[in-house]
Amino acid sequence: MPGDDLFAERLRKVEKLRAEGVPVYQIDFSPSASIAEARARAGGGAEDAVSVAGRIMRLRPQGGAAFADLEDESGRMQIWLRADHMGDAYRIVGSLDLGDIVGVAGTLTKTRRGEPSVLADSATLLVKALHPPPEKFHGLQDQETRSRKRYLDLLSSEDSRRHFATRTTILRSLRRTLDSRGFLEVETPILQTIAGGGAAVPFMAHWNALHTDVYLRIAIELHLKRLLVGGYARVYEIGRVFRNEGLSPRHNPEFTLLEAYQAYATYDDMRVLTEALVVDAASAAGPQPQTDDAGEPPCENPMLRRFAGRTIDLTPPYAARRMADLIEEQLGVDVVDRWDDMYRVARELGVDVPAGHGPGAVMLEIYEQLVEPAISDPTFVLDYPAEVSPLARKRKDDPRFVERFELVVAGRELANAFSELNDPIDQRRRFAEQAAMRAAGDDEIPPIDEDFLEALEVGMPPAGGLGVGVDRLVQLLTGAGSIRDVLLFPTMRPQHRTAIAHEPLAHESPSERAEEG
RNA sequence: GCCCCCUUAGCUCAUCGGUAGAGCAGCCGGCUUUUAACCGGUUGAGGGAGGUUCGAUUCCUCCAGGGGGCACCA
Repeated sequence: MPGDDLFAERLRKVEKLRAEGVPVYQIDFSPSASIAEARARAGGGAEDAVSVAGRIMRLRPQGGAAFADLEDESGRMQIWLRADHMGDAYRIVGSLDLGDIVGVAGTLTKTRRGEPSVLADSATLLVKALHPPPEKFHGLQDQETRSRKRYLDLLSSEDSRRHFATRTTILRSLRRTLDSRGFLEVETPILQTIAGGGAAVPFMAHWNALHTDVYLRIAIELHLKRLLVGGYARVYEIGRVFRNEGLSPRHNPEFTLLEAYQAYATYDDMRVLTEALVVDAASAAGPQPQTDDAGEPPCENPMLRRFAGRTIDLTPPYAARRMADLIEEQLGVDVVDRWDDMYRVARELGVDVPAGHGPGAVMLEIYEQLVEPAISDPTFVLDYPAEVSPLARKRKDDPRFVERFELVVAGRELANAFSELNDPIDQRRRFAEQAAMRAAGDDEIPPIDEDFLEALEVGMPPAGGLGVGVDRLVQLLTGAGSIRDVLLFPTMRPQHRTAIAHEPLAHESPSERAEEG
């Protein structure tokens, strides 16, 4: 109820204004300048007429005059309202609350203290805010509320707005880098009957008209390869994929994946492309704007980023090392030499591996547990075991391995690429091996996608393929410790589960209901 | 799914086995160059449900949400 008191108070003001014939939700107001423009002109000594609009972030009434700090996306500026200047129109001041959106027409000026201001001739209430904004000095601190009600976070924090705008800057950079290399941006289905292209449990949805279940995609890969079969030489998609997994600071059930495929290229070409994508994005994002948690001073070089307590140097070229070599260097074990003895190797190293794995999967386990976390600066880890890479081309010199790399930064996988497998017979055999694992109970292995195999049978040019975890890249470039800090609306648990569970399922669309209603 | 921690007023924070205190916001009043405006007055609260106790916000159990870790995660 106490929260309702504030709400009720503002509703009361709405009623009062309406009774006086003052519109509370205006639609007509065209500011002549953004607040940043107006502020710059006033600061430069201009005294011409101007009109601005924005949200009231601070309000300092003092009897016959009042000062309001108005904020729009461009910035913040003081409005100076004077009774002796506005006459009757000054009454509006009594109706204004923090959070209201107002339009102000007046004259640019500076106060005695030198503050650039708009001396108001008139002030128009454009939107009455019925809820009070977060605390004007400390802002919104509660992490949960910031995520759930992102609008409050954004409206009370310029840092937050800048932070998410940087995400867009990075996304633009990724597109620019690919576009400039002749890649065609495409869009492929999210609703799929088989969610393939990776190993993950998909989300399920129901298609009423066909009385059939469909899945949300877990990867983009198989459709982009179909497009290579169709004759496009370079395609990419930046889009949302969905994986039915738990939440963590590094995982959100829906996340943004960039996948790019290039005909007549290998994973070596993808390495060059990956490096360009990261370096361009880092340049676009610019130097890190602020000190981080560790209190390190900001650095002017956009290639140096503080992240996860480490300083990361993104200056190319990046190291490129074979996984087997990294293991041998750091652990002193030649896993290629002891291939058939891999379980014993794992045991010797203290790596816990579930039974039933082949040597390749065990080797990957060793790498992921003991080697990967220590990698800090960007490193291309080359040549994964074929066993764990069903869609990649095997190495000619050693078919136990495939031409595949992951780009690892700060101990985390940022990108994944391979020379794509385009032998439909080999692909069918490897899918069959995977299918056996699915039959054995691994529900992360998708069923065999016959349509994709048929496409390969038509003939896919040799190609390199690349996937980039865009959210993780944005985390790296913004220093965000949690993936939730780079998603405007991260996935959250519903707050009132029982209420939702009791809600009857609506099988009709809103428009159908409207027609009936 | 498991473990640890957190949840106090609209917001930001205190306190405590003895009935909760402040700042901002709100309300009333004052104030025509302020800017986290100021001055006086004032309303408002311990996530939910149980339990222990003379008495619980505090201790215990369960539930919900959040944070972190693990598991899961190409």
